[in-house]
Amino acid sequence: MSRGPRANLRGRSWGDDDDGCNVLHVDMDAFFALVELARRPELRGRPVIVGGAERGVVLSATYEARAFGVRSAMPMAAALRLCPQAVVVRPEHGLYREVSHEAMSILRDVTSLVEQLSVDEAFLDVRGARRRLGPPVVIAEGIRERVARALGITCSVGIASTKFVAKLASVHAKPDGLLLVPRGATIPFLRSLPVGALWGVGERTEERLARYGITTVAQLADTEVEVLRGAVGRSAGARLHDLAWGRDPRPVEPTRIEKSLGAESTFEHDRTDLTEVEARLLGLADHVAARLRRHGQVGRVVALKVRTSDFRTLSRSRTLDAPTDVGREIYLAARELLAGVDLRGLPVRLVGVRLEGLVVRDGAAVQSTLEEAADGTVERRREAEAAMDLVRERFGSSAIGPGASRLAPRGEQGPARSQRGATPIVR
DNA sequence: TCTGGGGTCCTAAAGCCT
DNA sequence: TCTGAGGCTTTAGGACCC
Repeated sequence: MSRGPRANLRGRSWGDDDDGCNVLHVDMDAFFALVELARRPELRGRPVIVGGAERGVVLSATYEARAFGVRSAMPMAAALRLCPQAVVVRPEHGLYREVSHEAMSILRDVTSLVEQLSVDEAFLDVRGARRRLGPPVVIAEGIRERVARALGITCSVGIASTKFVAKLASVHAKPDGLLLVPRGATIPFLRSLPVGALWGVGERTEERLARYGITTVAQLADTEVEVLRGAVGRSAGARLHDLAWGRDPRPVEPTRIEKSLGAESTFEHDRTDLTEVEARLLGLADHVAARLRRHGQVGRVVALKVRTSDFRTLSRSRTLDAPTDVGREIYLAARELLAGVDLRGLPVRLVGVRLEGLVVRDGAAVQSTLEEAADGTVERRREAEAAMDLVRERFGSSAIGPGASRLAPRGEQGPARSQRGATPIVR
């Protein structure tokens, strides 16, 4: 039983027996918006929206803006209709990364078992920290105080026996609160929620379940698994049923291996000229490759994403003969994929490229053919790009740009690279 | 209303291999 | 040699999360 501070509990209390409740979910409140307020205190108390330019969406909004119905991921134009007096701030991702890094260091002072989920949230397994720091509620309050003092922003913490319930608890604690869901209260807590609260139930799945008369977690829990499987698919059906009964055996995993890495970009105005799309693709491929090299990873599957003006999203992918971290190889594969896409004559709104099937570069077979190994083209190219990384690191990202489109205009790089039976790409 | 960018996971179809 | 079954991989797309 915890005797920790309870001043910030919001809404209903589910009890204070913390036996077996070793998982904390820490979630920064309105993260980007509050980081902006921390450095611009004159904005405090005003509705503030952090978001992109013309075609942007709301990335984050202060609670003053949320009171007008502004929500994240909402188109900026719609948000401003709801709250025309809002102060709009352009996002500064570098700053958010820095603040995030500091917040995560605070969490890692508590325990090494920290699983970062995104820039503004993390799970902690505090089993081993209890003797040193006290019961979970005391640990959570300590975290909240330290984050507020050091960073000038608030966070909310959920405490439970599983990751999923801890996460739901932090949602219920928001803003600037703390909620413990004792192990014994897990089922009643879950049963009090709408089905959309379950991890993995978005708009579509919610609609589908509603057709079966399922709108609450309680109803879902009381439905046969086979019925759920029929409604939302084999895997999702079983998973949702487990979650509804509080079954979530996933441990807190401090080291998660990334499975893909990509970049995408929306044009300010839709593009009909494919050479402009290719130029953007080149920059993205270069960016992705630089990030891969920084992470010491290589990827084997190049995936292209194209969104046309009607908001239809098309994807194409190709498995390379060997994994790569060379921007030029990624670009050439993506460009070929783009050439094979039927755009139905529509202009392009967005283009993106992603590398999948990532492995650590050391030890990966990055040379694909004897020819390539012999003539060293790819390796030379890689060295050149790595040298560009150093220039950028030293003089900034704008110091040097990708040059592949100039080096090899369309159709000048020889035959298309087949999926198997590699044709080395030579410039 | 008019929809970003970074990811993960799942499903289904088709091809390949044994 | 032909055929079919079943498993694995690749590819495309959808849904979801923050």
